[in-house]
Amino acid sequence: MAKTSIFNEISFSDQDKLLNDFKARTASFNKGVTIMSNLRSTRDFNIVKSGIVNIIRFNYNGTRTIIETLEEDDVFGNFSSATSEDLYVIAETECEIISFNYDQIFQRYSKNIDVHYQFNENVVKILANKLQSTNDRIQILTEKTIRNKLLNYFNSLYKKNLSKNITVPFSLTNLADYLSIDRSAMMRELKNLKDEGLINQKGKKIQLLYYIN
Amino acid sequence: MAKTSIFNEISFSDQDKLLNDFKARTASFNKGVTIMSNLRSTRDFNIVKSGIVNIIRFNYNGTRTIIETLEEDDVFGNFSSATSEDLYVIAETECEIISFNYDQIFQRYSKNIDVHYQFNENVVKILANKLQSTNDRIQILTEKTIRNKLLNYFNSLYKKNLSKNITVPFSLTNLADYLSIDRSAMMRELKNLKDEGLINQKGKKIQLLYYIN
DNA sequence: TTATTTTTGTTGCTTTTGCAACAGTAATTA
DNA sequence: TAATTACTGTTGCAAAAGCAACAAAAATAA
Repeated sequence: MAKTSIFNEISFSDQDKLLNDFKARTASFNKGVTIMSNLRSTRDFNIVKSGIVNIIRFNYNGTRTIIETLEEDDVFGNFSSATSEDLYVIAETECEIISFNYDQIFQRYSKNIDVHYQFNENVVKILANKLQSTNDRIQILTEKTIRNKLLNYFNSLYKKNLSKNITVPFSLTNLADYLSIDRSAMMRELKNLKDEGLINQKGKKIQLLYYIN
Repeated sequence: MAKTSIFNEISFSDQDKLLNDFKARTASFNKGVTIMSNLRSTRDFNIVKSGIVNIIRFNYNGTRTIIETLEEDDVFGNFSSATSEDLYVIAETECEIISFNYDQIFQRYSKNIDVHYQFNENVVKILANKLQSTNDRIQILTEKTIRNKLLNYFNSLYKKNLSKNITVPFSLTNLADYLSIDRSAMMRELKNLKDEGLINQKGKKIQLLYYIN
């Protein structure tokens, strides 16, 4: 199941027709701006048309956790959300967002049936994909030790890039947030892994020295 | 977004036609049997027609984690999966499973267009729903202490049933697995919560004595 | 370029958690 | 009904992880 974008196999002109059919709006946002402050309660389906967008959770203590980073043609909506705390959608760079009512996806007698079918297929594939990556995240989080969380995470990067030279896609501080572990304890464990010859590490660049699968 | 079942708004006779159209197979399994041992690599979309099914991960040390418990009309497939380790699908009770090739969902010129449309809508809603609950699970797992994991989990049950008298839907042993914490440490923390007057607890029955939201 | 802020790397100490082991209770199966 | 298996509840001890604090390096802004 390779990564699918929401407009996969849909021509530009058909995209326009479809979005028109869905009564979609497009809005632009400057870097750093809050696009949405209560993702949980939106009824909209949103598409990142350009730029980079982060989905963020603010914790009790004021620190923030990056839940997800989205780029062109990625989607977000109510389904990205969690029960208790609300999520913020922040423009990481200048960006354009297309939004339309979630129920439009299910409209029956579209003027462009084939295009609508293709769109539906893309939506299903994207949701299935997202589900897989959240499940990967759960797998990592259910590991009991920091060491196993790290190794599991490294493996997931390895499988994604098929290289033992990996680069953590955010700062080590955010990595600790992402893995939900204390940063200093994580650094300690990285040092242990280095000392035991399992990895090389300098900042975000990590080389895996152990045998994988 | 209320819980949707896969056959929502589809009559029994239309269900049959659709499944026939999809070339679906039905199989029965006895209690305890392994239905599937490599969920990750299946190309099938599966529906629990009757009974209860668990999706399980076996950890290095031999312990098992319940990833998900499914009942009638719930679905599972490749999208339920995680990268590194493979998942097992186990019959918790005697059960019937319907399976068909994942790509059938995207077939275009179905004989029952309306039914197929409705089915598609159900699939999207179910995936969106699953995504929400895995995100809830992530929220719980990212809590750092056992206490907060428990309280967060209790809150999610409270929100589901709107009652402060909750019953954990599986054994406490499995609850510990689900929260990915040591069982004895969990019992110790439950005792602390009782001693501090935050909850009453006897087995799976728990009464929340603290103010929520 | 310089100043300021963020990130990395490190350590001592404390708290939390996991592990192991066992007794008692409940639930299943023969 | 008896026997077996699974689950609950508890504890001491060891290991792991969190917290706090600080210096150095890197990145960003002025």
